[in-house]
Amino acid sequence: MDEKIPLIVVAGPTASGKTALGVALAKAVDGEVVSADSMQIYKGLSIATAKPTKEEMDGVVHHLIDYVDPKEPFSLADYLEAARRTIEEIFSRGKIPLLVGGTGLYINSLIDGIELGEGGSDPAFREMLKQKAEQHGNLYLLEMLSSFDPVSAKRLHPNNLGRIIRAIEVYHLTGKTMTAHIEDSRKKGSPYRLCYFGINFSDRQILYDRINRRVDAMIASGLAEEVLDASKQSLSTAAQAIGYKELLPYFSGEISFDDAVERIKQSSRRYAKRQLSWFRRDERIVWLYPDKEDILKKSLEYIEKSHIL
RNA sequence: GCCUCUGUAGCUCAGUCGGUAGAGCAGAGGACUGAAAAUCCUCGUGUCGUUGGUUAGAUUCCGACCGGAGGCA
Repeated sequence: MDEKIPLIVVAGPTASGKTALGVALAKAVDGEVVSADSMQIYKGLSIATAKPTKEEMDGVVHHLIDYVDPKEPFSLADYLEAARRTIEEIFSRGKIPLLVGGTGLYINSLIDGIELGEGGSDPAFREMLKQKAEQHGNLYLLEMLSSFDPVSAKRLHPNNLGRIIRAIEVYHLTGKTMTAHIEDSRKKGSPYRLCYFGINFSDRQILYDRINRRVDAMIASGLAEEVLDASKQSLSTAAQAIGYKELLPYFSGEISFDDAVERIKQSSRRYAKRQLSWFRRDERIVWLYPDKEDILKKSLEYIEKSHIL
């Protein structure tokens, strides 16, 4: 046994049942849940982001939900800092940490021990680059990037302006290229002893049916009221939450209520597809299929066999 | 009952002056290192309603039939 902290990860697309499995596993191994969800981390929009209720938590301690003010911006770097600290703290108390959530970037950055560098970010510099792009076109920035980091420049599509700007910013702030950062991070390997589970269904339609039904249930629970209420304050990135952005055009009279609901379902389905696309490429994931097997039993057996605890 | 319009991809519709067809939306696949529920990339074969006729060749022209919309009675 090495000194790495054991970490059980439950990932998967939205509405796949991550919360329930996370709670069940936490009870079985005497653990606590650390959320890996970029939206549940904000206070408010509880229905829209499908935060676990008190009943669903069933006595299991959950961390990093309702963690930051929705008016404040929150970044991957902030998440990594908070999650790492929380995981260590849980383990130091003799409990097992479980990472549960659907934000692939957060999960992978955490379990692969990604170091973003000490540079932080420079909003003014970003704004300057953005204006340059407007004046001279995105290719201008891409060429600028290419002069010191041709690998990143080749990887990035000209239309993906945000990524181009960040790659330039990284070099500007740290003197090290994005490519070098990525290479350095990959050398280290995971700082955790992992059991990485992913929930999926043998048929995409099962997932989509679950999503559609869950959106209907959210509406019945007062999603519209919650969003209307939240829209009165100015949200930062929390305004990107599915459910929120689709209902705003209804409140301003642009679309009907039924259309808004359909849009929420569609956005959720597309989101689930993107999540699957993210998770599928990770070969460490042990896939669990709730429609054809006992996923709690299978995951517990796997944890036992892997001897991470 | 008669007249007109209409029937092409899951949906809305282009189009082929006769050489078996293409957009948007939907959908699928992928990327992803400080906004990530975000952002970005790639992907279009379908008895051209059915059936006869004309033609070297018809989804395209003509007839009949079936379905849809509107008008006149």
